[in-house]
Amino acid sequence: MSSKGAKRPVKSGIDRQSKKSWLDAALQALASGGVDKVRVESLAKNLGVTKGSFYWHFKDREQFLDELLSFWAEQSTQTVITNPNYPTDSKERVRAVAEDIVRRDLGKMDPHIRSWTRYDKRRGKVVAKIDKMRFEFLRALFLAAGFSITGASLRAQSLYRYVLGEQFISVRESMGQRVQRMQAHVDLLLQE
Amino acid sequence: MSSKGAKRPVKSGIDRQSKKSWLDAALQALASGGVDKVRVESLAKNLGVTKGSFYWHFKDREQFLDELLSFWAEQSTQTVITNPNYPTDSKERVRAVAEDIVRRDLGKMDPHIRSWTRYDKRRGKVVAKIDKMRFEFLRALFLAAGFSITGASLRAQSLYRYVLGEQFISVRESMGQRVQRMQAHVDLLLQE
DNA sequence: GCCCATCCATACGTATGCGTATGGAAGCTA
DNA sequence: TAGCTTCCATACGCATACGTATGGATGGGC
Repeated sequence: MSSKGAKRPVKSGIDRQSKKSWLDAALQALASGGVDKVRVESLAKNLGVTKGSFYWHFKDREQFLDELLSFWAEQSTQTVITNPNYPTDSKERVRAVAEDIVRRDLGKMDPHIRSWTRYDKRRGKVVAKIDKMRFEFLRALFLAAGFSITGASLRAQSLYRYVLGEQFISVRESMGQRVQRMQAHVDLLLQE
Repeated sequence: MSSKGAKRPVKSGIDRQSKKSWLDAALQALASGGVDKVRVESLAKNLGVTKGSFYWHFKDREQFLDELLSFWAEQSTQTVITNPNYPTDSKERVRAVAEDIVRRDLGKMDPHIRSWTRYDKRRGKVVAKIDKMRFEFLRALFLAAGFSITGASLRAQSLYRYVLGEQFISVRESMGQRVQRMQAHVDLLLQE
């Protein structure tokens, strides 16, 4: 898996840690203004090291960006799967998940990720896989709430698009407003 | 308005034309991969001229990007206001507008625009204004369809987020599927 | 204590891209 | 035709950023 691991078994404790610190910094840079803010020397400065470190851990920027995308994908699925204890009532569960998404500001990375990967076929596939997973997660919620496959799919697609769209609205609103609006939308999806 | 117009009245026929050609090329570059694809020398190459032309028409890249954003905003509102003849029946009208948005792929620029302007306070305001206009346009449709202010607002917000979100889904689907799904969503919003 | 692997610093070469300075071609005007 | 304006080409300086070459420091294993 690791390109550097070809030499020896490698203890790789500090290795992964240091790689992760680069990726963490990169994710933060990405969130701050898109992929063109992810610069090797800039990240090095933030981490208090030099490029020497970077090019020991990674082949080049392209491969690093690949790992960054995987890193984001991994974290994206983690936050979905390792969710806190949501209510057991199926409809309340949908509401809770929706509110959680807004409150914890999940998906704040999505505009940059998608602007970046949109015309990159290979990387687009990674994002498509995440989209698929998220959709299926949401659909399961609506299925549990008693909707048919078709109805649940439709509602999951609607909700997912709402969530994504929410990230791109430039009009500034309070968290309370956003949560309230999201709940109203969910109620609309849950009725019938 | 024009920074170069300080010298003389200026006939400015070719002026505006040439400026527009730069902006057109820039918009295309923006659509092809975000704002970091909007490069002076790159655009010059596409246009078959040199930087000399650019720096005669524009002060620098920053001011050019401002004009580019205004250019996009203008086109964004134009395509909303100068819409074709939609049906008169209010509910059919909503459906037609929604379908039109998907079919004509309006908003394909939005991911890049928003990834670009998200943490730029000044430019974010321009985008916010567009969001507001689009929302009010959609809300008027639902108001005409007989919903209350609250109900129409909610539905307009839902529809707008859906439309924006649609642009960011990486899963590739046929136009037919997308239109059909959008219609199903609109029907959900229109019932009740 | 020696050797080697790990990890990073330093220094350099090169490409890209912004902005400027200057010259020049084309066209209008008097 | 002289002169002015408009519009663009050419050439340069400079900053940024990638990638490489090389050396150095640290620590574990024998």
